[in-house]
Amino acid sequence: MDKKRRLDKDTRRERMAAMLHHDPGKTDRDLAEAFGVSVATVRLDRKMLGIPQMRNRLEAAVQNTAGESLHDLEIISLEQGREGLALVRTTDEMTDAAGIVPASKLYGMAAELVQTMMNRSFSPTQVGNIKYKQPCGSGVQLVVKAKVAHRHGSKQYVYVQITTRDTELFRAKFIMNILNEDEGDTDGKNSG
Amino acid sequence: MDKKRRLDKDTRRERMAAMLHHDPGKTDRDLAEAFGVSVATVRLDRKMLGIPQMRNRLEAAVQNTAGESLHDLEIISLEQGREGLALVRTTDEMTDAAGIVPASKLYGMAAELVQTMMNRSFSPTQVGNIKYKQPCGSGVQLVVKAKVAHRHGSKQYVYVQITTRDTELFRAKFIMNILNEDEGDTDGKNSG
DNA sequence: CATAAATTATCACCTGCTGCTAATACTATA
DNA sequence: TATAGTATTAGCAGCAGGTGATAATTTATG
Repeated sequence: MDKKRRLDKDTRRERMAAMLHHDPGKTDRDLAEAFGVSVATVRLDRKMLGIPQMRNRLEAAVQNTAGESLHDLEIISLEQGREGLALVRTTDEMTDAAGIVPASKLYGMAAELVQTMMNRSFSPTQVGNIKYKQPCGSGVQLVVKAKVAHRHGSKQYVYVQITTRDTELFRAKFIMNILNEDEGDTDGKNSG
Repeated sequence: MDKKRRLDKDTRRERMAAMLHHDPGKTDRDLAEAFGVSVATVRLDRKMLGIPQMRNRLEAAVQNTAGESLHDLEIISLEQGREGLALVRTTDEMTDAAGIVPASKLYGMAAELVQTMMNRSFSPTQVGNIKYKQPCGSGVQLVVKAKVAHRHGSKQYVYVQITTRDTELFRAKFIMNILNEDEGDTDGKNSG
């Protein structure tokens, strides 16, 4: 499969950038072989593209991924304990092997917004009725909306919705116990 | 703040391992300075600890994080379309800043097992009644059990449960549409 | 053909590391 | 005190991946 049969310069650079983007651990030699050019050319290409050397790429990659928040929500508005709105742009890193963002990522985004909104790092949370309607790829601008719908006893119902510009992709209902900052609930009233 | 005032060998190595674990991008020189010893010593320490050189560490780190399946399920038994059992050991990489495994990770594990079991990469899935009862840290052996409970109309109900040795941590109900691609004989009749 | 653009080939040098060897510490103990 | 025994340190040759620069070669294109 020699799909890289002497591409023109710009195409090659595009692909090189893409390739390095999703696999930063490639040496110049690897690239040279992959594109059927010399390492010198690869170096020039990298220079032109402003792509740093492997070590730095790896470091950066590690920063991004191991740096906790895989999905960085851009909080647009936030009313503590009431509602919140955030944006995320899906990236290649978020997608699975099939190129789609797995439900757990969307769940994570939703949970993150809810956490931020509720100002609580973890509480035994129950979630109801998640719907992941459509697969979502990378490069999609997502809108994450969360809203506390109502309280019921010691529970708080939060609705989260993730949409693209015009389609609803994901929806979840979080049911959180109300814990007063220091003290939790001693009465575990969990109905099945 | 020189908190590393000549620790004894073993303590130093422990800390070194820990330090490198959560920040693989440190050179021997960095470490030498951090611990107030010579690079030679650091090298010996690394060798004794079986910790490879920085480049490899970074590559490994990138693999683990960007490498798709963050949680590698060890499938123990699997009956296609009926039930499955898998093990996972939680690691530091899975935990968030607070040191606990976020719900989305558990969700991901559950979903992964279900997908494997149902032999389907994505289908618009609905999930009901997730419960994340107890926070879970790293180094915990988890058991993930999935079971198709029943079908109803064009829907299939799958229950997933994640437990430690003796406690249930997480539970979810997946409701999947039945799309028949590779299965043989279930079409018109869906009574069950 | 002549010129410009793209590609390639070298060369010296840098960083982080390995492998090896030899020299110093620092104990602890007979 | 002397003597092991264990850390620790120093020093060197050599490797892989990369930088920077310069020169030579190929490949279009007017």
